[in-house]
Amino acid sequence: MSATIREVALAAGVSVATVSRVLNGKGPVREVTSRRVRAAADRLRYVPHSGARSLITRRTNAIGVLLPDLFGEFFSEAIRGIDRAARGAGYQLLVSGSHGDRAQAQTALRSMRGRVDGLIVMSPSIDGPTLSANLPEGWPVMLLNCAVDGAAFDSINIDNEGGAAAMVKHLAGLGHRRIAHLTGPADNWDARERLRGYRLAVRSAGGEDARELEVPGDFTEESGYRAARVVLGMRPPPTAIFAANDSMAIGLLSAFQETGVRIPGDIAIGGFDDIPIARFMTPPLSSVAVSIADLGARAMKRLLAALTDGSRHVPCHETLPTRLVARRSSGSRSPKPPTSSRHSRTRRKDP
Amino acid sequence: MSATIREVALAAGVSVATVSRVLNGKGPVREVTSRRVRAAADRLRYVPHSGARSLITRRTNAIGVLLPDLFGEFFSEAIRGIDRAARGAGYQLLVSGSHGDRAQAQTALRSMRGRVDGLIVMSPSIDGPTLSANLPEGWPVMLLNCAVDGAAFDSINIDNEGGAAAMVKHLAGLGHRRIAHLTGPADNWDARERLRGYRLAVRSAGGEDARELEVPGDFTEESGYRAARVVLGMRPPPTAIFAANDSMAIGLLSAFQETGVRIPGDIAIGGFDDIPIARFMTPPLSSVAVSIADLGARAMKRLLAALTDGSRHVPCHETLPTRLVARRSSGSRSPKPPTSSRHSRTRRKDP
DNA sequence: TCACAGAATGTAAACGTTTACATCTGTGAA
DNA sequence: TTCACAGATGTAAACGTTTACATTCTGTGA
Repeated sequence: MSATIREVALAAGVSVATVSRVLNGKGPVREVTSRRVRAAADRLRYVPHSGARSLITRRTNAIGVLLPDLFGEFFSEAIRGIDRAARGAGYQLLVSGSHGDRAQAQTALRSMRGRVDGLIVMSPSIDGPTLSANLPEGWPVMLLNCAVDGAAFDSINIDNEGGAAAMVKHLAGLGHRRIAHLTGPADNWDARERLRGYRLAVRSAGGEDARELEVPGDFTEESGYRAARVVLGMRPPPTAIFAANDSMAIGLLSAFQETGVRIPGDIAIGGFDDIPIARFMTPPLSSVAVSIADLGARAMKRLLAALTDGSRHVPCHETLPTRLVARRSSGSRSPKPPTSSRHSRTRRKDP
Repeated sequence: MSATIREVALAAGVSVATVSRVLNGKGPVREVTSRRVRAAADRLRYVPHSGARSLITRRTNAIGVLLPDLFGEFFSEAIRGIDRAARGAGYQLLVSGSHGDRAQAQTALRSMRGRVDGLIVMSPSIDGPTLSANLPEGWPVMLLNCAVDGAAFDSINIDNEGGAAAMVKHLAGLGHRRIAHLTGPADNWDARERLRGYRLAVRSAGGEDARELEVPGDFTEESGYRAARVVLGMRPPPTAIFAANDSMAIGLLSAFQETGVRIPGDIAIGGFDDIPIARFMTPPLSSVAVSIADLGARAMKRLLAALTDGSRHVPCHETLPTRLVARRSSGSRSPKPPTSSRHSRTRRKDP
């Protein structure tokens, strides 16, 4: 197929060792020889075979990324952050998504052996035991927003609970006492944490604390749209509702506007994630901002650090703070601010 | 680090060849031996080193994916489709994003040597010569929505031009003669094609054909928001506007609603992409639907086919059709239909 | 009992690198 | 001249697989 180091050596009239030395910049070699080798390599379009190299150096310069599902803004943002950090350090990304069940995750995990130096795992469906059972020895692993209570693994999580609590507190601060919550899927870790934060904050803020105020959703716009009817059927209806993510909040908004319910006059709305369009809703959507890309980048950086640390590395757990963004949907009188530089950078090339 | 085939052979009391045969299921081997080997492999948690394997088999079972930038729904959807198809065929994905310039793309391209069997390229910044200059010999390559006029490469494109024309025709059919266009970035291929489609359709539908009706945008919500002022400043203002993507259309919508301009009463709006929230806007946004995930899946499937074809493969170019989705923002009286099964599947786990 | 066929298994060479070690230069000091 | 030394280069052994080929079994019909 493609040129090997031997052919380059032949073409340059030197030994393979010399070619290797020149191309890797290690070991003494005369200027003139170096030039000859480089010329030959260029001419033959030589690129070292990374498989062969990793075989002997025991490094692949690649990181495996295990995702639950490659859906939506959330994961693309996470990968973006990871990729950015990886590229900076000269690492490649082996991405694997769609792990519905444990078996699939297992397969994916195994096929990474000998291909990657470390792993970033974002799969809520995989548990600690399965993970360590399929990891060849002490691989560096970083858990991202996982439910795994790994004392054994490093982890980074979003402060879901704190963010949810902040939103509820914000609503309570605006005078609301009857605050409903539109939950995410029951088997989702983020969703559960946000629910916990909601309950805690409602209690501590002296709001109404009843299970019937918790409406089940599944993170889709559609489920938000459908939930609107349930919410309006409550007697008396809540004066505010906190949706576990922005997509559902948008569904709510859509349904309410159709029905003639005024936001925030009749019902105040708060979401979670602060996706780019949140500020362009009518009215602009209050939300809880999390920097997913930073989350990914941070994970990659810590993984690389652990990689160089080698054996001497103690697992550490980190929680990334969130930021409350109050806009009009919750009743805040914030000016509409389409002047963030973030989005013009962020979504530039996306049709 | 991790167990090798030799250790497994030792533990099972057989030769490495037998272990290999058992694990790959080729060659005759007695049932009892097979069981012994499998047991040993399990016990030692043996997983073959893919680098070593690919060295000799000359296959990696991995596909490289080159992306311009890992932003937004578009690329995450594309990867999703690619990943789905890849997983089905037992292939891994080596993803590499953020290729601002040619040098970066080049680096990424080179580091894929020996790691992947084929390539899916979605980078508009890379040109044909650069591509083939950095590809070791005749690698199977699939171009996705690229500007490269590769007679040499396979390609799949969205029918941007046709979709744009369909939207303009739709607007013209509703009686509009003065239809503005909010363009995407000038250096973006999709954007240019959509512009072309707009011009063609305006002309053939007998609409007003003036350059001043073309407002520059950059695919962000923000640019749409800002463009609203420009549009309203036109004398006379257009009665309809076609935005080159949904994000900008949403920005327009947002700004218009703030100003009290009624949609579609005063101005009709159409977008492109049909992103999930489009139908949840108020009013629901008319758009041009493209199945990005299918695009990705199709690309992967064709790449795999080319892979097995071997040398005997003639490059082929494909254009994926789009589908006009008329909703209220353009003046169509379509019922609000939040009953698509697509989204409940699609965005399930995304917080 | 003997060849023999076929199945089961072992042996060793390859794949393309890196790198410890050996070798070969030339240079300056003794 | 001889020696030590350092710089430049070559040699060959690894790395962990797969697989062509060789070898060893096992049973079978003559």
